[in-house]
Amino acid sequence: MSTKKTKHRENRLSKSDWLRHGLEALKLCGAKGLNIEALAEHIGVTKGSFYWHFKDRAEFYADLIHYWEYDFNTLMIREIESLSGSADEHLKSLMGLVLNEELGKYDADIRAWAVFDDLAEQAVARVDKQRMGFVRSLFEEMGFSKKESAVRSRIFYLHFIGEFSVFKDKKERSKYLSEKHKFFTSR
Amino acid sequence: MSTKKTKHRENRLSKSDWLRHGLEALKLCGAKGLNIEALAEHIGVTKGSFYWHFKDRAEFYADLIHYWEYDFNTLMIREIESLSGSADEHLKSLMGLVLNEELGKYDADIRAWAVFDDLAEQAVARVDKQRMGFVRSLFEEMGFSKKESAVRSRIFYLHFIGEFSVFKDKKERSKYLSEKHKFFTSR
DNA sequence: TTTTGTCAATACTCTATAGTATGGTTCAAA
DNA sequence: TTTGAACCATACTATAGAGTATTGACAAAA
Repeated sequence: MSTKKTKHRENRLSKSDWLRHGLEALKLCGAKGLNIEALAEHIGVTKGSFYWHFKDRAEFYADLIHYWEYDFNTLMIREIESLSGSADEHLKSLMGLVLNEELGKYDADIRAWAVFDDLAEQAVARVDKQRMGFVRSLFEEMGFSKKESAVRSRIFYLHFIGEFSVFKDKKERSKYLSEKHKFFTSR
Repeated sequence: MSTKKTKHRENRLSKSDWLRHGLEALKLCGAKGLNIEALAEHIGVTKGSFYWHFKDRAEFYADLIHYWEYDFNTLMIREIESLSGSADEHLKSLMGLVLNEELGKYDADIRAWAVFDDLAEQAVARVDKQRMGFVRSLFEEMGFSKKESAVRSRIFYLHFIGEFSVFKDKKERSKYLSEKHKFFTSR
């Protein structure tokens, strides 16, 4: 019988493996999912692995937040900025990308977590500011006044936060996409 | 010395006292604030009181959700419905009431909690449905088509969810109120 | 072949908190 | 004045989960 007590090299975990699974657990079970033993069991290892990669839970949380902030936001905005086309088309792309499976996948969960975790709260605040600024610049580029852009971008962005908070599945969130676009860009 | 071991009658607690303090604790400390001993200490009693009023934590949670759902939503909508005036004016009143200190005070916190609590999630879903239906009827009353009303009420409501999720203080949430109203009601 | 670095398993300790058992205090009614 | 209901304190038990110490298995380098 194979009483292998340790994994082969190729099956071993890295820091980012733990982080990926961490986000997934957060999504599935909320903050409760971030307890170390449950997480380890779900991955198929024991705590011994966790404490080799991370000093303690606090460090894991901090890394988790940074991982999300960078990979799911900074990179997303860069991707959109690199697209060619008018501001109007950028707005359309933005809606599509945000509703895409990958981007914004953990937004609602991180945001819920941030309500009672200071580090997460700060990260979410940075992300919100960055995104809202970006959307605002799109509206200004479309020719709306400073004030009008401020109002529309705010409603636009916050309404997406609401979509992610209220609705769970992609199909429901994607409702009225073209109507919304018309509503936000008409004068 | 006053080694009073038990409270006088007028200082004793009722179920709803615990519920009020529960919502307050949820707001202050998130889900962590809903642990029984901490809550008891904050109120100034011990667990003995808690387990007199509630069978266990689950029952307390269920009561808490019901308390919020009824007192902060059903009653709110009734209040608005009872106001005289046009649908347009109702929408204005609605924005004011929601941003008011009392109503919607615990919305963001309950919603954050609902991410990993099934009962809370169901309650929030009911509330969302009720509110969105109400707002939608307002837009229809203003003369917008069924579809246009669906789109506008959805954006309107979800954007408020976003406001409560992203911004903490009343002043920030109340920004651009009249501009928003114009944006949502113009054709 | 031996050594060394990397990752994980095992077996603990310790703390926080849910829940229980029981008795004590207050007040009103009989 | 006694009784009993309502409410709370105290002192427990039980368990979940964080963190530690130690040992063990693997693979590459020496």
